[in-house]
Amino acid sequence: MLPRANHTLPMPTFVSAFCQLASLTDSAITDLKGMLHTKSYDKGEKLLSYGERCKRLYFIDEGLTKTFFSNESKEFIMRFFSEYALFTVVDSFTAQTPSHYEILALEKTSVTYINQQDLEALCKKHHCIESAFRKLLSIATTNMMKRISEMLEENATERYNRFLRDNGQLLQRISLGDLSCYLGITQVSLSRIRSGK
Amino acid sequence: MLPRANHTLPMPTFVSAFCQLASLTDSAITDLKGMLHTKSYDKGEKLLSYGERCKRLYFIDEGLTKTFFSNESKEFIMRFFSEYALFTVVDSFTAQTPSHYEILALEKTSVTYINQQDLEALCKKHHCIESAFRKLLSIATTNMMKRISEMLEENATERYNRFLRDNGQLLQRISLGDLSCYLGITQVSLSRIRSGK
DNA sequence: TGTATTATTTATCATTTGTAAAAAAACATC
DNA sequence: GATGTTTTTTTACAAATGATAAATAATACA
Repeated sequence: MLPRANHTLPMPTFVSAFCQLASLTDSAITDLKGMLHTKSYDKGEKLLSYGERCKRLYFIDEGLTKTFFSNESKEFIMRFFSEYALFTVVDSFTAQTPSHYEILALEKTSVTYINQQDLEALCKKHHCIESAFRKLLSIATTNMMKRISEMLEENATERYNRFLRDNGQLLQRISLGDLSCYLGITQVSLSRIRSGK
Repeated sequence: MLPRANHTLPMPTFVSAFCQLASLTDSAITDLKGMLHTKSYDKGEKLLSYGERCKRLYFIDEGLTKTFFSNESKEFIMRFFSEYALFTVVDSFTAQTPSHYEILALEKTSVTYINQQDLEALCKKHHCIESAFRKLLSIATTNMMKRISEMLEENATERYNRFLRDNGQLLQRISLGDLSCYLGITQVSLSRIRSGK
């Protein structure tokens, strides 16, 4: 976990993260709070399995997860999510279709979540909640576009260096095997890059 | 343009595309129609330049565009959009920030569009319009995730074959240079793949 | 038609990345 | 501390892709 600049600052929460997306009415905040659940996962536990419908929008209170998919032989990591991230598997969550992706806890992880049906109902009831959720989706799209741009423009060495720059803190918590799956290269290749040859 | 199965079917329009995302009230449809504009671009004209704020959500009535960015030496194509596609540059449009991406007409292209401010106002006024827009964003995210998955899992040959499968019709309308910029390989490499060596 | 321009292919060589197997290092457990 | 397991690195070789330059094909247009 990142050291917080001022420990008197309140810890980010699902609600505070949502409020940052769009300003919410008091009544919306009350209703939102009423729909939240919490859950803990051990290291290695799955939050979502292949083929399952993703029913939850997650906020990580503590811990680290990866969203990934696999073929016969290899694994491919879409993203890591750590403390204070708000995330889901967008396509499965939105359309309630079987997920092509899985979510796994890389550490003991505590989450706060809301169920898809409850969020959908809140969107209907509170326009501001739908606005916040829309904002979240536009941020998600933006992040994905950045990732595509980087994959197009940069080679493996540049992508590794960018990861160090943008996610240096995570490096200590992620195995190099997982990092290579995220970068889209083999672990051997990543090891080569790190050794600077 | 794809031959339409039954030519008595009405042509897709901005409004019909939007209605497919979420059901709109009559009053929302009326307001939406009142905010639409049309414009034509010659082949080679830019719909959006680097650093400009993307102010419009576009629907293509006819023609073909590419969304791309460049560094000193190379160009990278995010996506092609052809008839009946609804699109914008999400980050620039949503946050009204300078765009890292450009949009260029690859053919004479006619669009229907709505201005960001007008859409934002409509989202405020009509909950159903915001729902439709949210749906559009979740589809955009899903498309981006698919693209990332493919870039991670597939090599250049597989990506080319997938493009043929998914966008075969476009192949006739896109230069192989542009296709290589989309696939993330050089034109020489694409030529090699096509020749099957 | 002829010419200029652009797009595509081919050839050659360098670099990057992948594959497979083994070695080394780090970690966990008894 | 000894042992077994997992992670990471190293090595050697193969395959894919990039860079450059030249050849060919397609297109535009005077």
